Amino acid sequence: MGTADGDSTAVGARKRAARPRQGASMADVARIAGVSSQTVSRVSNGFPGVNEETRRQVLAAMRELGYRPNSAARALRRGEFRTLGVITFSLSTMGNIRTLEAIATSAAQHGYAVTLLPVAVPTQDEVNGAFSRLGELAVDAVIVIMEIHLLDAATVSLPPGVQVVVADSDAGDRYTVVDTDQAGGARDAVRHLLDLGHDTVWHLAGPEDSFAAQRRANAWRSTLAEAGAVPPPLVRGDWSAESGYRAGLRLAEQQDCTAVFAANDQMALGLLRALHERGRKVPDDVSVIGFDDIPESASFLPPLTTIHQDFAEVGRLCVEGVIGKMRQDGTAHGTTLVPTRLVQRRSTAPRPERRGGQDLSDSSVVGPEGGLQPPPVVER
Amino acid sequence: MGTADGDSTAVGARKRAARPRQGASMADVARIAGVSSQTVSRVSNGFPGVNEETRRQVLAAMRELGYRPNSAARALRRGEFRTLGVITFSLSTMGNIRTLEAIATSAAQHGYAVTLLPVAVPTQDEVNGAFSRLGELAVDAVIVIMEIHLLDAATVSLPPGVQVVVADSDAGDRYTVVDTDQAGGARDAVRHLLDLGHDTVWHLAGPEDSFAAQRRANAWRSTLAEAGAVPPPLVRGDWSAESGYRAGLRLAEQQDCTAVFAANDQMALGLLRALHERGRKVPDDVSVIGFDDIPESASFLPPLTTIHQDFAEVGRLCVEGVIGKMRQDGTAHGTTLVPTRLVQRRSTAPRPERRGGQDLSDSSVVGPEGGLQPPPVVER
DNA sequence: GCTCGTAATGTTTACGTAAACATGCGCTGG
DNA sequence: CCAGCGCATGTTTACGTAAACATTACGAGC
Repeated sequence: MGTADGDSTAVGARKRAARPRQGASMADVARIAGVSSQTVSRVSNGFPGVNEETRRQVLAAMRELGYRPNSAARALRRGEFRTLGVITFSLSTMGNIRTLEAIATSAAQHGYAVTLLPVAVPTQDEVNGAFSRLGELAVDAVIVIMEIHLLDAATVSLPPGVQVVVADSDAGDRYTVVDTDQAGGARDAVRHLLDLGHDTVWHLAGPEDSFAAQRRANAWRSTLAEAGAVPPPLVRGDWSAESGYRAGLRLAEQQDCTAVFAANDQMALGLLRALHERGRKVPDDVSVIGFDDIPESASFLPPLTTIHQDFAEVGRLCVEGVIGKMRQDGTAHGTTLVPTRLVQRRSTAPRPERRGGQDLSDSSVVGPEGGLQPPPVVER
Repeated sequence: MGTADGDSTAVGARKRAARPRQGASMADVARIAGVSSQTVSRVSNGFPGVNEETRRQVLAAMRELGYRPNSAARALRRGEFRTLGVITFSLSTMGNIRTLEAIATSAAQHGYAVTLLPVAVPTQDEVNGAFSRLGELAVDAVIVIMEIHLLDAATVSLPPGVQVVVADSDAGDRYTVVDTDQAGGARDAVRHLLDLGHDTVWHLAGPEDSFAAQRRANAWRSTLAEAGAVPPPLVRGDWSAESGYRAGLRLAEQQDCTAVFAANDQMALGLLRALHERGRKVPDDVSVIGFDDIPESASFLPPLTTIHQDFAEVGRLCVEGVIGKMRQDGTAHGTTLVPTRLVQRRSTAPRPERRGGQDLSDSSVVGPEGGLQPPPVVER
């Protein structure tokens, strides 16, 4: 009879499968240890006022039963989840990933878990969807890693009490923002090339709708202007190595182009390939500098001089910022900039004309020493 | 008197800051809508048995109050969190990241959130730590993206009822595993080079303690053996482009080395640089094939022929596997292999001797058509 | 006209935890 | 010698939700 009724058995099985996870509760531990559940709670949370002997008994009972605090009950009681939500576009760019990783690590150190909210495609609908899902999600605060303009137009309001910090973006008066010092990095890149004697610097920019790309391009233009150099027409890419390659084919035709600042390392990679294919030697004929310092860039042909971004620091500051805001109902919005640093490898060299007509392959001239204000990292 | 006591005021403020997140509860909605909270619950969960008119009123009240279900209470009541935990080493490899992304996307589609559990360094202590933190975490199931041997030695037992699926690893009899068909991919890579006429194929392997590296190396060896080729000494790297470069400097000395299978694209990148620096032309003198098909590999010098891994599929299968196991108390362990595919670009070519002494740069010979069983993707 | 079934809604209860408050006990000081 | 204090521990309660059970109301069938 016990197994006769197929239907009810199936229901029973489903029930059993759905609910065996709840192992022991505080009450169970309390019973074994011969104390009240409140004492178990005190031990569990490391509160004072528990006799050492009692504490040992409770801990023993916990071990025996394999007790794990139920985080749902805990969250319900405390009113907080100890969880941070991270909204990000598909983890396509290295920068986002490294930032995310730093966020996760830093959050763990602060006793917070991290919940991922991927946005498949960067459309307004998707972003709105992510924000409304957020409402039901067990998160105390949110870190957004994305270009802000989509966020601005988001029609869904955040749940009350949920703090937000935005990484890698702009608009510091509306949200708290942590970002790499895009402008500073771009300025250093352009100055580095100018200091090497190049008359001007071409720019292979990122896509128009990216704030980061915009700010790098603006800094490029203004640094050239400050130096009295004539800005060449801007060349547009889309961050991908492939787009860098296509742009590079065009740049290779420009005989007066001796120095290029690529807005990221991937595009620089494609650029290097195009220049190589067209017989323009790097750095002898053309100097190339990138941005990001992805791990592979040290192995490009030639190893890429680039602007290093400290994504780990960005992530860390995001977490500390958002936790800080939670602690003291922070409402002040502002922007924190994380400095970059120039990593000098072998894709940049003095302007060709200066080095005379002979093909002097004196390698010491490759690493120029003079003219740089902040001491750059050479190789690594 | 109300504001006289500074201390109590401070406490009050802290309380207010710590607990305003709980907006409206079901009871609040119920009061506004003039129904019981149970009816609100029914509407909230889309259950039947609610009059259409009543439902509209409740929904209106929800909107008015900005009601959001409290996921902690919900989880406590239901006994499940609708959350998946993902344990992974620092997101250093592209494969892990892409897998993670696919997991997050797929989980969202199934109504699950994803919580990240980063393990800073791959030591036993760290892994144990992650697993014990897991116990307190609000997760129903876990996906582990890591080499399993550390998992094997993990002393911390998983909370009961928490299902596990392992990605990118081995040991299918102990856990449910989803992995790329490492062996198949490696076999295709080696066969591709043999079919091009190379006498044998060198292998630039990943680190010894990686199962993926082991399996690729084993498949390399056995494929050579099947073909009656003599396996050259194995060259060891550590996945990084830098290690590929160092290995490449050594390989460049081997005049009989005409074909190299690198265990990942990063090492292939370093290898290309070393060969270039030592004047060994790719693919004219040496053919190089990679593994992974990272986005940049199409822009290497030359564009890299490689084995494409479908990380998205791996992630998707992980999620579906783990959810399936939860649904029907699955205990059967097994391994699901995701097939790879050969992406033919320009870093592989027929063996030099076959092409005669003259430096014939006929490009049509670069893309060999014959001899491959599975139709490879050419370029992309 | 009464019972019965069904649809719509309400009431009670329990999930596991932890704050708030209550109890008991031993010791100190006047 | 006992008021009073402080420590260790116990009891009550509430967090928001949803299952289980209870209660209406109304119409069909006899």
